[in-house]
Amino acid sequence: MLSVQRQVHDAIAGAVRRHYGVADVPPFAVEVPPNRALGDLAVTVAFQLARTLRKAPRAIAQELAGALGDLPGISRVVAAPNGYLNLYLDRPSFLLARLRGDVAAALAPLEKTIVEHTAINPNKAAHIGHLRNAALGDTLARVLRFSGAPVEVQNYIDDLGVQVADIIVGFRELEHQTLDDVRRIAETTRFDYHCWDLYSRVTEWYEGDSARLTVRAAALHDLEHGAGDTAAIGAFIVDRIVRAHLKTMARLNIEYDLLTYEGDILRLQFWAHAFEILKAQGAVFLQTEGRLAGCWVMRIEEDGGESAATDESGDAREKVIVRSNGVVTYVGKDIANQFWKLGLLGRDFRYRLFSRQVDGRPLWATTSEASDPAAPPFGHARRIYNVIDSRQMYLQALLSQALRTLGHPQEAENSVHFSYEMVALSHATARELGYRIAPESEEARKPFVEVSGRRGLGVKVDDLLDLLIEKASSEVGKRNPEFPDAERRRVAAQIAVAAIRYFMLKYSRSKLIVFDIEEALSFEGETGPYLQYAVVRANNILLKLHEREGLTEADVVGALDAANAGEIIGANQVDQDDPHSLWAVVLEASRLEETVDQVVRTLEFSVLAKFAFGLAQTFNAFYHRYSILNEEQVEKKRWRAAGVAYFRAQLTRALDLMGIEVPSRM
RNA sequence: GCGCCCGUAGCUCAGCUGGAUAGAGCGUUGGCCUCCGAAGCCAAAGGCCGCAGGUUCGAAUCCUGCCGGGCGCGCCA
Repeated sequence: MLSVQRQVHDAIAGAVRRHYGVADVPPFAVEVPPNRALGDLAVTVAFQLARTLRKAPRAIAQELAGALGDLPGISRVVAAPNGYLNLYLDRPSFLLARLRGDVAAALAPLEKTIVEHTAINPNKAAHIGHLRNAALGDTLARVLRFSGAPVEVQNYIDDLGVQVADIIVGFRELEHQTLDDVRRIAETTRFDYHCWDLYSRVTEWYEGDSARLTVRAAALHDLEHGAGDTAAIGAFIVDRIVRAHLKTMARLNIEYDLLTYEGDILRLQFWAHAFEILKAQGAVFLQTEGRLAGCWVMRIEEDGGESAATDESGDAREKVIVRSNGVVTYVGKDIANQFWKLGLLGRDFRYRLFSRQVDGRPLWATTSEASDPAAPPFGHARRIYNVIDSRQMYLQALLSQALRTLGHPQEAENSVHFSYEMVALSHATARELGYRIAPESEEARKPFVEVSGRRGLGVKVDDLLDLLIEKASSEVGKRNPEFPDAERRRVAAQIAVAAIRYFMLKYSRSKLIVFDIEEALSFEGETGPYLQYAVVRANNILLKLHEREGLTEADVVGALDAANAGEIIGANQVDQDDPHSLWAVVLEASRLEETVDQVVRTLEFSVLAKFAFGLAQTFNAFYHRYSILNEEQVEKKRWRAAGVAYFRAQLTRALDLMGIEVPSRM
């Protein structure tokens, strides 16, 4: 069964063709009116036709209202004086169809989709900047799965990068420690936190004498060549930190399918292979003159691909892919990775089982050793999303450009840079973290303080979660003194996750988030816990209905009688268009599916967040006006209970898309 | 200099492919727990939607220019 909107649209388009003999009906919207008094759906077709028909919208609307006849699922059509067509749904059958599962969402074609997110440098603990990335990426994967796509979630691990080299330098040069020492530290400390502090000390150490950067270069070289202690220490650190990141993310209900290691891209000659392809197609060339002489470079095109971009001096801009010393840059390695994801490289990784995640889902990792024969197929995606902040726009554009140059325009089109703005700190929060800013400095005049892993300035994800859990735990304890400790902790953790994940999703992705602890710690108003609370209330009602009267949800639905549907129609109310009525809750709840469609189309999760919040608000208002358990008239009570059941189901699904669980009680 | 993003209520933000009186949270003020849980509900106050043009029957929304702020433009990643 198609959505009501679709049916209405097609029926009206048909009526326009018949009544006016218009072959091409102009596009028109079936939208939601601004308030209940204007019906359940509104159609703008009369405005679109006004010009071609040379008639007032009002007259057209009136003629159409008369010509439409019976529409499926619609009980009444009204032509508004201003030209809108306002439609009233057949409310009882609308709710019944949904409760009985007769309305199936139209699924998108099954395109294998890869979402890459998180990709934190494995040399320190995760901070809130990383959290925004992971929360967006995980929600993207959930939303795509909801709409029917098979999704593979990848987490890219830059195990051979400068940041890893830096932390190795920290252990060796600053702490004079060996691999065994590092192992011991990992066993006896909070290792990711230890590295967090050490990393900022290394940064200071470099700043103390720029000659020390040669130490970094040497470490990086050894790391890339798998040489000696450096490589061994690096591998150990990376493994420990990656596991710490995974543990942190698991607390937030974020899981992955595959860890892609940069080291394997090198060892398995992915880059060498991609390089051959790039050279053969002329996508890269050896620069022989100027400051980039000796480098293999890629010309940077304007977004249309027509004219070449130029720099300040008017020269064509070129991006170095292979340095004059023969070492490939990050961009080169990433091009190879993207080719592989799309099945264009002609090579594959080998795979090992890395761990089992909380719900038993296996986590695989790439390897250069023998492959586990049990590994499922990875890669070969039709569509890929790279969740990376907007600062990397240029590099992402280069990847698309490379695909186009190599004759893969479709793949370029299907490679999406899921871009979002960064997370910064409010001055108050930076101060709370012990960061001092000189009063008259340039930094003090800025509206925010930039997070910097390099300087050790940022809110660690685990610290934030711990704070939230502590606060939630005390709130839960106040309201539920009978809870055993374990239950209180479990619920507090669910509330903390809801608070932080909702906070990360409620802003549109083009908005820079100025993170403020005080604000993030709130459980009231537009927050995750508010949403959970609404569902918990609905759960309690249905639970009590079962306890007191032995009625299950199926019993309630089964006993609904359309002949006695006055409650949902609104016939019993003084104001039939009460914006806080049962019907308002049901209609709003039914908009989840179209909201998800919109989210997939726009990749904007604030839409989903606002929808869920608005739905919870509508329910709360209804809840305060109408009693359910204490309603004496049995038909009213049944319809209300049925509406509550539908609301609960829909908001629970919406929360699940945001990675938020519903506590038993809170 | 070039590119991208932001500018809507005191603060933080929604406003979908243009459409009906511009919305929410926080904060402020005032109400509501013998009744399904007050992490809640109701009400009030608060807005030349940065500015100026343009397109349109209709612009917070689309186009152009300007102003203010942020980010990016490396043989770093």
